[in-house]
Amino acid sequence: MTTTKRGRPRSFDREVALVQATLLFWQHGYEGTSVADLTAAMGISPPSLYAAFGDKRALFTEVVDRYGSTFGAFMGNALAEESDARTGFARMLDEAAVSYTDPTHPAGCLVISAATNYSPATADVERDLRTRRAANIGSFEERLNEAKALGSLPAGTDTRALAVYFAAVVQGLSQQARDGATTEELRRVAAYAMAVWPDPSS
Amino acid sequence: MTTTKRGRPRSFDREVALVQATLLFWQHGYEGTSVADLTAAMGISPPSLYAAFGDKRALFTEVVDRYGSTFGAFMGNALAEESDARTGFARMLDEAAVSYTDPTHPAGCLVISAATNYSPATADVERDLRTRRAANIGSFEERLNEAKALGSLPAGTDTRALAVYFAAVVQGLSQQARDGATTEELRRVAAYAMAVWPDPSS
DNA sequence: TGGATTTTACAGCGATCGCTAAAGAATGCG
DNA sequence: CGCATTCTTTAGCGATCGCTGTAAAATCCA
Repeated sequence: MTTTKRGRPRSFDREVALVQATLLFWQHGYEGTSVADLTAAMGISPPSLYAAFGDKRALFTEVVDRYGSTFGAFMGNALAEESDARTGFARMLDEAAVSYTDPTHPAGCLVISAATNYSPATADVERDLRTRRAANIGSFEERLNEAKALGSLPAGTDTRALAVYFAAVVQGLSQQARDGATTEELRRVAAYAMAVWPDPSS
Repeated sequence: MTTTKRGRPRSFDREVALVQATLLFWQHGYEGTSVADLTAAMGISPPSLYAAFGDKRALFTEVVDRYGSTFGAFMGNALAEESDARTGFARMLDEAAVSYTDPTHPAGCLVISAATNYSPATADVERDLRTRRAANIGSFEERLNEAKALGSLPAGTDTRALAVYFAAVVQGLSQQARDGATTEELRRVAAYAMAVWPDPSS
């Protein structure tokens, strides 16, 4: 019943190769990373890449999926694990400031910066990332609506605008990190940004 | 003394061609816009483009310079024309929300979004835009320091962090606009963002 | 051991990239 | 007019793009 692996075994670690690809796409974006760059970093030849991952587009999708469940997981975690919404958003922004400037990997957020200049050839890649960002805003708004229902946000709060605001701040932090801002600078920015949180007694 | 123009006259309007190039670079970014795209939009052949503008890189620089004195001029104007700093920043954010979603031209800010994915080949382009963004933050900080000296900001205000905050919000507005946010949405975000402004009585 | 299976490296496909040599066309000057 | 000057078009340069045909190498099963 147990089926054994037939044929010549793969000569490289698929997971390690995926991490290498992640770092390249993260730093240079989808268009800015060539298949030659990828194969060089992975230490394999093009046919091996195509056999293991499909094509460049499919590899990128796999990279982004993995990114969301690893480097990008702090966002959802902060909102989900903190019972107080305000504390959750504050933690999310502060952790973004720290993560986006972490010197052990490229700066900023891959989902935000990997496909910003949409040419016709990469329109679907951009649409994909845009959809993920929209889903993010949706989860922000959902969390804010929850808080409003519980009374920790004023009844008149414009949760849609507030959700877009937080998304904009996160994107701003990502861009600033890529522009060379320091961790401490961005943490202070994150702290400032939380001053927008509406007074629940109003 | 007056030197007359010799040789065959140019068959296209240089200013009009520059605007066409601006729209392309604005929408698709530096790398995402090919010379073939440019010549097609301008209605000219490659040698004419190179004779009139140098090369793709020089054309882009000219486009960005022109952008700063036209589409992007509202920023400096808002800060310079309003005697009250808070009013100036509020106006800047609100006008950014309107301008970045103006349907008569591509969404967002060209300086922010035209070169985000830095490959080795375009490293100097990115450095150029990064320098311009840094100069922007510097002018923000300068304006805030001025306000602090005049007492319209608390003495303990972290003007550096506040300047980076406003830059981050502007970049967030640009990104959100490119992601399809509406004018009204972004204006509400801009209004929310001003809540960070420190209470001068504290 | 022989055959089926899978991955490997080598080489190169057509298309596009930024850019330019070459020669003809349109002007002002003398 | 004849010449110098400048812009024009045609055509194509070498390099790189994403991707693949081909055949040898390495494994498991019978």
